[in-house]
Amino acid sequence: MRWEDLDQEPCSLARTLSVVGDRWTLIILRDCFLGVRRFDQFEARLGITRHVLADRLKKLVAADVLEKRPYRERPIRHEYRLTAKGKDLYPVILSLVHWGDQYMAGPEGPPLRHRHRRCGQLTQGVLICAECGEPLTPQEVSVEESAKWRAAQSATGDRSG
Amino acid sequence: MRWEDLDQEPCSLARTLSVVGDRWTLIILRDCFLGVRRFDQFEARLGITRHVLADRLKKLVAADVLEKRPYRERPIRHEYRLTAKGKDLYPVILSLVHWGDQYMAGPEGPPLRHRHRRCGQLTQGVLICAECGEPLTPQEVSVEESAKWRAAQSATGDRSG
DNA sequence: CAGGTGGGTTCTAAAAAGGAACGTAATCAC
DNA sequence: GTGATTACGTTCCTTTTTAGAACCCACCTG
Repeated sequence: MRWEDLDQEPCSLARTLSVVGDRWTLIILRDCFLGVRRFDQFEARLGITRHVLADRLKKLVAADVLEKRPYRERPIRHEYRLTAKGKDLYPVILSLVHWGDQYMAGPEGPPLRHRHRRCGQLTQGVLICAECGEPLTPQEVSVEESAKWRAAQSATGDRSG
Repeated sequence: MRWEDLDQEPCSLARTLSVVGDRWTLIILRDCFLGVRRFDQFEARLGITRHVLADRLKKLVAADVLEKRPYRERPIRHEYRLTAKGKDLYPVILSLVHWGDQYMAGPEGPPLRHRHRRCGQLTQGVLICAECGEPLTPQEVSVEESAKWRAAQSATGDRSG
């Protein structure tokens, strides 16, 4: 399967990965959440080639995850900012960071800590059920094919997930 | 920066992506959570080449995210199962799926729904603060460099995130 | 005018992925 | 007991991506 076909898959995970599923995109977005906005700042922080950076920024703008807005005319200069859609990737990033803190940190522990300003504590994210508030575990979640989907697809033999 | 160097970065996100940060790995893990365990099942469901599948499974086993265990001798056959470390990636996958459900679904809506068996409802995951229980938003979370880290790194000019 | 900055694009070489065929050990169908 | 099938890879070759460095252009500074 080609990269460009991923967003046609009947699977929300595959479609999401068609936007953020490569080595660099999520690291760029991490920096966006840390306040980085300009091409040369990304380049200096990221150890990424300019070529790939320009390509990823273009794709993120096309996907409406970032927006490119001018911050100066003459010469025209742009900055990249998270859209609402982009900001909604925050739980994804925090989940990844949390897992890395647990399993990939060296003996010095994780390099960064997250403080929840609302309550003042150092925090970790926990994923809970929006309905009952209990933590979600794989054992307790079952997956059902949507009825609309079944109807729309009928007998096409689609693999879905 | 090369792929293999990512796990040395002083950033838990980068280190996590050194394990799961490519086009296929998370899709393979999705299938693991759906109960898929054997090479040919992955192959049939995934539209992935055998070459890449074998490589990713090997890397996931090396990273202790999956374990390879025999389910039959003569001829010896193995299956791949999530370890505890692998199961802890569940919030990552669910966050990605949730975002895809919101932003990447077509007019028919998302293909799969998730039912929380504990409470019986169709559910979405919400990321909350482990300390106070409120949802975590990027505006309300600030990032601090760990004191241990600062000490250990002293003045090396590391870019961290 | 020389040099620097911001934001790219173009070039070539290396790495990764796609696609198909091949290998192998056992088992099944006839 | 020959031939096909299953399970699980590996090999070979082609196409796509990435890395790495150089180049370009508009403007600004001195």
